[in-house]
Parts: sequence; structure tokens; C-alpha cells
Amino acid sequence: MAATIKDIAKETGLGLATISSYLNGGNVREKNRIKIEEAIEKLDFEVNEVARGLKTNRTKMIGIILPELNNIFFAEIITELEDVLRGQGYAAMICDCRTDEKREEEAIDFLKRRRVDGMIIIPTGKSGRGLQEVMDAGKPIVMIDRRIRNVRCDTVLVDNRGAAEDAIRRLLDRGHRKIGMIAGAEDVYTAEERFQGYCRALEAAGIPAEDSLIVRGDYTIRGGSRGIKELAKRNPDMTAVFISNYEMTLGAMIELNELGVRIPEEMSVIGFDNIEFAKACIPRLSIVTQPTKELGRRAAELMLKRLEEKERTEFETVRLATRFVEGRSVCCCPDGERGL
Amino acid sequence: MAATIKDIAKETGLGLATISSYLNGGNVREKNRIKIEEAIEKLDFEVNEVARGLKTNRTKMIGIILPELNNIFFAEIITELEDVLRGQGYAAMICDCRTDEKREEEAIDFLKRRRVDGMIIIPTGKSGRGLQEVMDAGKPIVMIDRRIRNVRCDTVLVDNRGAAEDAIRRLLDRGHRKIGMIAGAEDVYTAEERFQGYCRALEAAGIPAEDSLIVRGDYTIRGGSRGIKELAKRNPDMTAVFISNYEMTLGAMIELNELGVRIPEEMSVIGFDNIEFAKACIPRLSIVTQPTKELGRRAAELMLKRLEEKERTEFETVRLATRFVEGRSVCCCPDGERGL
DNA sequence: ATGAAAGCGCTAACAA
DNA sequence: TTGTTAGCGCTTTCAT
Repeated sequence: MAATIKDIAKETGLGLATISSYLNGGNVREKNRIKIEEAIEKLDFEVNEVARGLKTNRTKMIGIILPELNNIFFAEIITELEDVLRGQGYAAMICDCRTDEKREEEAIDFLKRRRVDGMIIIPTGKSGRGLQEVMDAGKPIVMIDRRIRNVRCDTVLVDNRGAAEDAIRRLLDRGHRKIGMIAGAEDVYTAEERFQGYCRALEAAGIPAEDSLIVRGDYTIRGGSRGIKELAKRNPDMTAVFISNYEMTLGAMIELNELGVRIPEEMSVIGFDNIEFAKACIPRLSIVTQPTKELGRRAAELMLKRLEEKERTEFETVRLATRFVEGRSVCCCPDGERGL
Repeated sequence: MAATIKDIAKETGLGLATISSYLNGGNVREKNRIKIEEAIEKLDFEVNEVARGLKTNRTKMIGIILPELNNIFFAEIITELEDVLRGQGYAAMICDCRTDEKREEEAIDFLKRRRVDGMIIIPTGKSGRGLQEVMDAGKPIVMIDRRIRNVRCDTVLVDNRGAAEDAIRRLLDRGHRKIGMIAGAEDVYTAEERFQGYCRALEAAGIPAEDSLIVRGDYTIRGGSRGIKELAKRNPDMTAVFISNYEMTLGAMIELNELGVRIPEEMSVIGFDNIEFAKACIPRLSIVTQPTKELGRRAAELMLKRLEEKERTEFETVRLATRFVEGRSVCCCPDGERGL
């Protein structure tokens, strides 16, 4: 059995409170400090954080709920998040809900029972069921990447609309007019924002958005390959395509590869996320990248701030900028007349 | 404040033990069961797992230590792991140690203080310092992917040597004789096994392994691109290359892309891991893939089995087979005489 | 600065 | 089956 502070007390002849005080950085007489440290060393004592958590009602655990861990975009965010949190002594209890709303709700309950001090969530569902109660119980929530209407809390987002707008504008500048988009599902926050950016850029250029140039994928590899096939079939005159997340970009590249479409001669492409993948493509892919590390860091910092604050202050929403990384997958299309 | 079983007892007029018995699946009179359920509903009671953990000395938390979460190979393993564990009510406390031995040791301490019921680790360090003590304290440990000599515990590995041997044999069968390898660092368990497979296959074919055809990367993208550059420079007559992990494969592809080397006409390539990436390559890459899901699942199952067992049984070592996925990145080289 | 004692929410004997 | 009681390891008044 592991040693307890009782054992340390007995070993040193001191009282429990003194040991506790020492452990929590209180003032202890030099002489006793040494005695305690020797006893700790000798008995191989380690604070029992479970007991401490029960007593203080603070477990120093943060629940993290996300759609899927085996997704490089989310994994990068969580990596940074966990790093910052643990640096402050907080443990990350991670729940992957497999992009399933029901599982997401279960995860929230699971974490409530475990009495985490707060939750950081990259939402899957749209309802946010269960979250408001967590907030009401005084446990802070920080949301990343997607927003949910009913839940008021700190949020860290990306400027999705601006990112898409910028990408499309670059295609327009190179003379493209028939620009396809592989968008995400309508009920996904980021997907909708990116889609709006696409529309807005075209609108600003006086080009009506055509239904045939838009397909809805579902942020999966399969969705990307289906999407590009569909677009190509429907639009022989399409000269460029904008793909709005990494998995779909990967799927589209696989399919373009399969179809033998030459990039950028036959088709200009702008993808999303994962710069390493983009560099490995032939030719190098132009992409929009998101600041994953910063998303994670800012979310962790917002959480830590909430955990320290005495009284609740205004909720913050941080919106981070994306970056465009130029590859060689976009060519000029002066007459807007090439295509497949 | 959240309701406690005391509140439920007061509300129902029953004793604490009855409530506890109900919560733990004991026998409770039908009438009382209903009363309790109503009270739980009314007071919005949820078991406090922290208190339960303190009392039972079982937190139902499993510590998971890994080199890096933002690595698709590890992320896939952890995803499956967490899924299986949570399905049995266990929480995954994940610690990313950034491939840093010191951080790995800190993570072990961190998890000990938190009194996790067991640890699953994908080791970074070679010493396994701190792990044996965990075992001695009666907490099971399961190791994944890499083995550590001093620590005796359940282990789930991949047949790395066989995988490399098979890959090289395929190249030999197609007539290649000058086969390069981008290996990992010598002190990395999997890297060494894969390297041995390479040597063994050549040996079986009566071809001496040449130093100039072997470079040591460090399992990073950068290591891969440097590796292929070095190999190409040193061996103008090299006709094929085997790259022994995903990151280095990615790096090598980026560099080959940069150098304008045509695959497979000028260079046959066999990579490692990440089938999606392989499919997106032009031409599709032939690769060795590892059974990530099964690695995670088996590890979780071994852990659960240990947690249930009354007395300690023999440690198990599971070794899983890899799979070769044929692409179009290997060509025939009948005379062994082409190359760059 | 230190000690004594109460109690966080739960489980597990033991009695009834 | 149910109630009473002790105690898991810690923190935290309140005295001293």
C-alpha cells in the first residue's frame, strides 16, 4: 500500500496539518521541512490526488470531447491543449465520440460523474444538450472550432469564411470563372462558413454561384472522391475546384489521380489543411491551413483563466486567421475557357 | 451543489447502504427501487466517481502514455484503445510526452499520483524507469509497439522484421539488386527490427548489405527527405528504396517530387503506413501497413483482463502481422542495371 | 507554526 | 433486504 500523510506524520512526529501545509506550499519550520522531506523520500510518498480531489472538490481534470482523434486536424489541437493543461497540473480526460451525437451526450455525462473541473469540446452535435447544465453547475466550458447557438461560453474559432473567400478570390484573379466547390454538410458550422465565403467571393466578382458547381461532401475521404467525380461529370467546363477540408482534399486527389486529370493544366486545385500532405502532392498543392496549435493553446488558456477567476466575467470569442500556402496547383486561365 | 447519496437517503427515507446497494446492482425491494429512482431523477443525482474511487481504491482510469498524439499511427491506436476502455467504463487519461524521455518519466509520476488503475504505454525511452514500480504496486501495464527489456508486462507488437523482409523480397523478385533503405534510429525498437528484416532478406538472396545503401533517419519527415537525398547522391545505381515509417515516406516523396525523380521508372519505392496517403500519391505507392485498430483493441483487452483477474497469470506477448498493399510504385528491373 | 478534529461522498462490514 | 457505523486520504477551520 502506498504511504499516506498519516505515515509521514507518524514518521516525523508532526501533525497531519503540518504535512498538509508543507505539501501545499505553506510555511513550515526549516527543521521540520527537512524531516518531512526525508520521510517522503524514505516512504516513497506521493500525494493521492483522488483524496485531495474529493476534499477540495477540484479534481484538476479537464474533460475533452472531440469528434475523432484519428483526424490530424483535431489531433494537433488536442496535442497542444494537453501540453498546456498538463503544464499547469491538469490532466486531460479525452473522449472521442466518433462524430456521433449520442456518444457525445454520453461523454458529457461520463465526465460529469467523474467531476472534471471543466470541459473543452469540439462539438459534433448541434443541440449542445447537457452542456448548459455543466455551465450552470459552475464548471467552465470552452468550445473549439464550431459554435453552438444555445450554449454561451468561451469559444475559439477560425475565420472560415474569410479563408474560403480568399481562396476563391485567388482563383478569380487567375482568370477562373467556372470554379467548383466541394463543401461539407449543411449542418456543420465550419462547412457552412466556408461555403458562405465561396458564395461571397463570387458575388463580389459579379458571378452568380451555380448549383451545378457545388457538391456537398461530408468531410470524409470518400466524400471528396465522390464530390470531384460528380463535379467533373456535371461541369465539363470547370477549370478550378476548391475543396473545403483535408479528408475531402485527400479523397479528391486520389480520384483525380485515378482519373488521370493533370493538375493544374486540366484542373486547378486549392485544398485545405495538412501542409505536409500538400507538399507531397505532385504538383505541390495550394492550400488553406488552420492554426491548429494556436487553437489548442488559446482554448487551454481560456480554460485556465476561467478556473482561476473569482467571479464570472464576460465570455470571450477568439477568432483566428488562416494562412494560405502557395503551391503549384493553380494555373492561369485567362480566357476562362479551358477545363476538362 | 450536486446531490449526494445522503440526499437520496433523506428523500426516500432509506439508509445509505440501501442506496449504495442499488447503485451497485444489489438487491433492493421493488418498492424502494422505484422510490430511489424517483429521488435520483428529482434531485438530478449522479454518482461521484471521485469519492467512489477513494473508497474502493479503484479509479476506473487508465493512464495512456505515448510519444505524440499528432501522429496518425499512434492516434489510430489510441482511438481504438479509448473506445474499448470507455465501453467498459474506464476513462483514458492521455499523456503525450513529445518523444521526450524525461517527459515520459514525468507522465508516469503524474499518473501515479492520480492513482490510475493501470497504464498503457507506447514507450519513448529505453529504460522504462518508473514502470517496474508501477507493476510492483500491483497496477498492470500494457506496452504497445515497442518493447523494453527491463520491464516484464503484457505487450502488443507488430511483426516488423517480417514486414521489412517481405517488402525487400518483393523488390528482389522484381529484379532489383541495389536496394536502399531509409531506416530509423538504432535505439528505436521497431526501427531496428525493420532494419534486421532488410538485412535478412538480402542475405537470403545472397546479396551483401552495403553501408552506402543504408541511411538512418529519425522517423521524421525531414529525416525522410534528407535520407533519400543522401541515398541518391551516394548511389547513382540504386533502383529501389524501402522507407521504414510513414513520416519518412512522406518526406522522401516530397523530396523525390522536388528532385523530379520519376516513380517507378527511375526509382521503385515501398513505403510504410497510411494507406490513404499511399493512394493519393502518383503513382499509387506500394506500402506496408500496420494493424493499428487491432493494436489498440488488443492492448485494451489485455488491460481489462488484467484488471479483472484475481491472481496474476503469465504475461502475454501478442505479435500482429502487417499487410502489404500493392501500388504502382515498383517496376521490374530485370537486369538490375537501371537507376538514376 | 503546529495539532486536533471534522468531514468531503462513497463503500463495506456487521447487525438487525 | 436494510440500517448503522467506520473510514478511504486528504484539507481546513479553530485552537494553541
